[in-house]
This record gives sequence, structure tokens and C-alpha cells, in this order.
Amino acid sequence: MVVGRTDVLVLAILGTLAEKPLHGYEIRKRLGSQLGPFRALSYGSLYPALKRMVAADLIGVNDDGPDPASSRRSRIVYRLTEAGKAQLQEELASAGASAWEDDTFDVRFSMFEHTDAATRLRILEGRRSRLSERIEEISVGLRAVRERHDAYTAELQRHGLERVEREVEWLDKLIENERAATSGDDDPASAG
Amino acid sequence: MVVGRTDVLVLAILGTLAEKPLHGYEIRKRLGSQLGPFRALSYGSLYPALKRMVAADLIGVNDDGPDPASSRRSRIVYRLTEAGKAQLQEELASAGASAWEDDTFDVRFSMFEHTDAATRLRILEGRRSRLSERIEEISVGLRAVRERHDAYTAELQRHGLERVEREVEWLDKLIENERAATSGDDDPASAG
DNA sequence: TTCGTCATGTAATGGGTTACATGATTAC
DNA sequence: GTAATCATGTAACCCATTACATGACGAA
Repeated sequence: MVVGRTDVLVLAILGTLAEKPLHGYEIRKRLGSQLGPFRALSYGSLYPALKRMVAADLIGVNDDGPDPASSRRSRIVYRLTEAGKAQLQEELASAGASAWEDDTFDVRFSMFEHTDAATRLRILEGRRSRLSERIEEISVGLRAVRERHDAYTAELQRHGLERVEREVEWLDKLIENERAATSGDDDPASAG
Repeated sequence: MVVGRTDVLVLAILGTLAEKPLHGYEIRKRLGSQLGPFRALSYGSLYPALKRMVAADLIGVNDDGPDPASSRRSRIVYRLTEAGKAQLQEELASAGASAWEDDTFDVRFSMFEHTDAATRLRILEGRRSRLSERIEEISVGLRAVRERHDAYTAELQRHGLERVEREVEWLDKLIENERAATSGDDDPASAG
């Protein structure tokens, strides 16, 4: 396979294109308006990725939009092929361990609208247990740091721990919501 | 110059070695017990970096510890050279724009104990204004996301915004502390 | 004696950015 | 007309990881 199996960038592009066909510049803008690893994606990454995806037949190209008379040449609109749609569906239905790593999680989460409830729950719970591990690690580190008494390092550690703990609380709310929605149907994501 | 001017890894190693001479494996452990970009530094990065630093005369090598009779060969202890100490002091006294980027900030912050009060304040304030910019960016993105109504993406964005806002609050407490300490002297970092 | 950890290192690879290069379109 | 933004792309580079390779030491 030309395109790496769980290439996060490819997944993000696939997800962006799922809504509607877009040209490269616009894809970057959409990705840039979201959190996660592609907040400031460079064209030096984007365009080669699009090329690879075309070569792998995940996306196809179309000249410009629906109005050829309104000038504006040299704008390449990408749309999902059937293979691309299938690939996206396949990835959305699976939730490997990478789905709860920092970078991948954000990308996966932003596609929850198109993910089935069971997979959403698996990802949220996987993420949660990943963060629990990290809390344990940081706690151990905190004790070690305190022994070498360094007020600033300890404070940084303490703040980092707090941040992760808060993310766990956030996940707990989301998981609760998902569970409620699964039994009673309806009402996704409103843990604000 | 062989070693890049503000190589964060080099700075982190310099800072770790400032306390006392250590061998590579131990440097990695210390770095690993802290937050920041070197939580899980690989040897493939560490040892070449140490080599570069030796070549640049920032650190020097010594065979093992003070007890040659207690066996244990092949352990290379690194210590700061005068040039290394000078380089560290120079970097600790300066606070370029990179000092408030995500990765660098944590490393710089963990060395605050050895940084003068004025530079500490500059870094904290720089970081704060950096995050203010980000809050503005995310807020704009949030409005854009809400227009395309996607409950999950919006929730992710909202949570990200909240996280950054909390970090700003944390910084505010630290800045306040630093200001109080500068006028009255004493008592660093206790914003818990 | 074998397993886990300590300890050091190199080569290949990966996944991104930066710098460079070009040109059309839009707003002032 | 000219500056900003839209729009696409390549080549060089950076900085890390992974996989590989080696070997000593301590404990079961």
C-alpha cells in the first residue's frame, strides 16, 4: 500500500473531504481552524500528501467549481473516490491503540459525528485509560522531583498533573453522555 | 557554530548537567521524569547530541565515578566545561521569542531556579501573550465551527479553549508571585 | 543460566518544516 | 499599479524515532 495504514494526515484529509469536495488551500484552512496536529500544516506537507492520495486512488481531481465562465483557473478540487469513502469508513469503524495518543485522538474525536456510538465509546475509554497511566507516571516523577527540591520544576509537574486530571474529568462527562445516549438514543456531546 | 544556537535538547542537557556530572543513561532518566518534549527521549537522539556537545567543547568526558575499584567499566560521565557553563548562563539570561513556544517553555521553566527574576518575568509574560493570541485564534475557529454545526468538533474546540484559558490563569498567579517576590524578595513559585 | 536492567552506540527511516519558486486574483 | 491574499508546488533540511547491534552486571 502506497499510503501508510494509519497515516493521521491522510485520515484528516479524508475526513475533511467527506463533507464536500475542496481544493488544497481550503483543506488547509479547515484543518487550521481546528485543534490538533494540523493547526498550522505547511503546503510542503499538504500537497505531496494529496498527490499520494490521488496516486492511491483515495481521492480524485476535478477542474474548479461548477461555474467555468467565472474565470479562476488553476484551482484543483479534490473529492473522495469510492475507495476513499470505503477507507474512511473502515478507519472510522476501527479504534486501534494509536487512536488514543495525543495527536491522533483530536483528529479522531473531530470525526465523531461520523463514527458509530460503540467506536466512540471505545476511543473515549481508551483515551481515558491512557491518561490514567500518564497520571501515574507524573505522580511518580513528582515525588522524585520533590526529593531534589526544586520549587519551579515541582510546580510545572503539579500543573501538568492537574491538566491531565482535568482532561480525565472531561472524558468522564463525555463517556457518561455517550452511555446515556446509547440507552435512550439521541443527544450527543453536550458536556459543557 | 557546530551546535545550533538555541537547540532545546542541548539546553536541556546543559541544564541537567548543571547540578552535577552524569552519564547518558542517567541524563535520559532525569529528563524522562520531567514534563516537556524529552519525556521519552530516545538514545538515538541523546548520544549523538552528547557527541556533538563534546565536539563543541560544551561538555567533557570522565571515566566513571570516584571509585575505580568497584568495577563497572564503560560508563561515560559528562560534565560541563567552562564554555558549557558560559553558554548555559548566556541562554538562561536571554529570553528570545522561542522561549514561550510550547516545547521550549517547559524546558526553560524547569530551569527557573537558575534564572534571574527579570528573565523569569519576561518569559512568563511572553508565554502569556502567546497564549492570548491562541485564545483569539481558537475563538475565531469556534465561531466558524459552530456555523457548520458539528457538536463534537465544537466540544473539542471549547475544551481546548478552556485548557488554554486555565494555563493563562496559572501564568497570572506565577507572574503575581514573581512581582511580589521582586519587590519584597524571597518566596518563589507557590501558586498551588 | 537466564532474565531484566544498565549502558552505549549507529543506520535507516519518517514526518514534518522552511525556503524557494511561480503566478493569478482582488481590493485599494 | 501595487500590495495582500489566493493557490500550487518542489527541494533541502531538521530533528526526532525505530530498528538494529553490542555487551556488562545483578538477581532469581
